[in-house]
Amino acid sequence: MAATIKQVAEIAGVSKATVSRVLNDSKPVRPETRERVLQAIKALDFQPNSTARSLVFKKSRTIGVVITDIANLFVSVLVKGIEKIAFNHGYNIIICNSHGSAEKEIELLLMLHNKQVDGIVFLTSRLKKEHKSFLREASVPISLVNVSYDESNLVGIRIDNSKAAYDITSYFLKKGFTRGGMIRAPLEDQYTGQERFDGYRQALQDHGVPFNEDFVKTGTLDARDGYRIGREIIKENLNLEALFVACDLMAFGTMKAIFDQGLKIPDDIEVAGFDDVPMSSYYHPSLTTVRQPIDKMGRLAAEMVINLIEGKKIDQWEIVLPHEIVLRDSTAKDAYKPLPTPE
Amino acid sequence: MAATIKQVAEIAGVSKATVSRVLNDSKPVRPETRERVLQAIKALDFQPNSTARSLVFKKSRTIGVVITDIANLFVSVLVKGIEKIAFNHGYNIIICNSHGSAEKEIELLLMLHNKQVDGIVFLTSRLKKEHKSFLREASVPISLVNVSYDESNLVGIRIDNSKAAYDITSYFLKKGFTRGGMIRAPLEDQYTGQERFDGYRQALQDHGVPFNEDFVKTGTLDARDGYRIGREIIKENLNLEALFVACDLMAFGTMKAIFDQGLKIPDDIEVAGFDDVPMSSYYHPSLTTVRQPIDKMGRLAAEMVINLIEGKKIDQWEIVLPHEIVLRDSTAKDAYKPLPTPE
DNA sequence: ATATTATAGGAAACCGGTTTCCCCATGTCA
DNA sequence: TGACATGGGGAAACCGGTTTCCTATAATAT
Repeated sequence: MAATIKQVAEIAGVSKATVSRVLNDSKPVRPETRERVLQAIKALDFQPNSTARSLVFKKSRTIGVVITDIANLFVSVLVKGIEKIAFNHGYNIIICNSHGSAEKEIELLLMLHNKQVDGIVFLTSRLKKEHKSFLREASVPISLVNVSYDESNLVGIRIDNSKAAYDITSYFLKKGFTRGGMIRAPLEDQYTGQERFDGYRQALQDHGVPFNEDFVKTGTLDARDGYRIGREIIKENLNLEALFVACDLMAFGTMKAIFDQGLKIPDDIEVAGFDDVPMSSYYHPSLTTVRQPIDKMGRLAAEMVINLIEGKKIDQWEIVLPHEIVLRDSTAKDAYKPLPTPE
Repeated sequence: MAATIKQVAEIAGVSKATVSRVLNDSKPVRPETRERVLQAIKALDFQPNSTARSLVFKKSRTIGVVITDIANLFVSVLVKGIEKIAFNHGYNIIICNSHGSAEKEIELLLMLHNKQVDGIVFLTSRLKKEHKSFLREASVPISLVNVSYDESNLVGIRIDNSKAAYDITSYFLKKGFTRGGMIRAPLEDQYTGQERFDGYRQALQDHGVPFNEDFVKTGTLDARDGYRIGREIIKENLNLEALFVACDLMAFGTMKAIFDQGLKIPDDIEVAGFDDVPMSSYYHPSLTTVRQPIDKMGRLAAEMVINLIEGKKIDQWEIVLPHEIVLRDSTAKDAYKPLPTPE
């Protein structure tokens, strides 16, 4: 059984208050007394009970993280960034998978809030009424990833998704392609999902290429669904020159389906993804994609929420990080460019 | 500011004790009193402070999870399984990345222990003295994943790694290959790393194929290092017929390097991995590998630790789950077998 | 030498719950 | 009608820390 401060006090022959003072050196303690206390602490291998401290301080040094699915590569890289910063600041993270269900998201947010987390990092792609009312009334700081929503005590971290989608689409259009399709996220995804689609459409329009709704499919952002849609696309004989897939993971599935139908990438069809997960350089062919600074997003999300927890002044409540088009082999029809050796 | 039980008691005109009784119906309360209390609870939107409850109950309903790296696919799938079960039982998980450093592992284990987690799931591939002394003295139940170590209050979840490596190596040997290499985990990996290597060697020996140490390379289980080693292998002109890579993620890097050197898989060299992460079916070519029931391992690890927390009797302290050789295109030199459509 | 000020450290209150202990008001039985 | 069991609910102790408040002693000033 773990030792308590009372036991330490007893064997050191002092009061609990003195032990506490030694632990936190919150008030001066005579060196010889301090020594006795330290001896006692060592003898009992005493560690202060952090639950009791949390109760007094009303701080748990814990950050709640609500994500869609930890097994998704984008998410796990993000969480890694969050954890790194949190740990460096002495915080732990509690992670909860919502599996994309809005009801579960709400449930998790309330649960974390009730569990006395000091702050929350919330990754989502849509905000329903219940989300908004939670965000409005929450008494802890929150970092919202991928969503822009203006509310006090909220910081937003994201990239410009519609511009990013516009850029990658334009890359295809500049090659002269007129039959470029897209696999988009489900319609409920009001933010990233919708924005990327908007960017795609806008690019078509600005380049004077008519929008063809047959060229657009909707998938659930995982490899399995990417595969399903990839097969569909090939079977429908749409003769696409290029395909922009809203997420790398799904793109892998789609490419696999294309290969399984006997076509070649990029020779028969060029493919681009979105995210630049680590795997994208190692797929064969390596995947052209839109790089989000995922690690940085995670770190910033954690840093911001910690700053808010610790009462620091925030001057920027919405952070839009730069994206980057990373050209690789999946769109290199003309010249085969081998992957630059990862350092 | 969140309401307290005292405020509820006041506006309901009862004592704190009565409110507590209503909340937990631990003792009968007159219906009309209960009603008044419930009204007050609703009026104040009162939620009992879980830190205070934890202090009384000496239970935090939290499980600590120490892993190497959440961005590793094997790990994130494992964690997903853990989280699922934990959530179903009303537990939260705190995750901590050790980045494979033994010192950090110890630090994290102690920290979690001190943070009053009710149990720990620990994924590691080696146990140093300090680990063992922690495991011996910890006052909370622990699930050890991937390691077999006999100690009270410890449950082990793993597959038979050496048999699994033996099986996949034998698959190559039965094809008549005599030049089959392996990329193994670092030497510090006493468990999974060493065991998989032992299985490889044993298979060679049992099939009368001499062991060639030039055919064995060591890598850090990530795609980047897999790439580095892949290049090395090709440059060394070892003329390997097959390559068994100790982890799928690393295998992807290795395959990429092989392609970048202008060789073909499986035509020029066959490759097999280990783990069967979801990505393995979607790589091109799909990867032959040893399937570990990762999700199940995570779920069992959580389930076991929860059973222990809740005082249930455990009859099996060491669980060795079955593995399975999954043959796919990366070893299908002879016949091209398209990927069976994922349902 | 006396008055004043620091300093060390103890007692007790507090954080927000749960639970034991006890009392009071009923209801039941003889 | 008196003795006794029963159920409801309040006061207080408790979980394990931190902090305020206060006192006794030592140090400094006059």
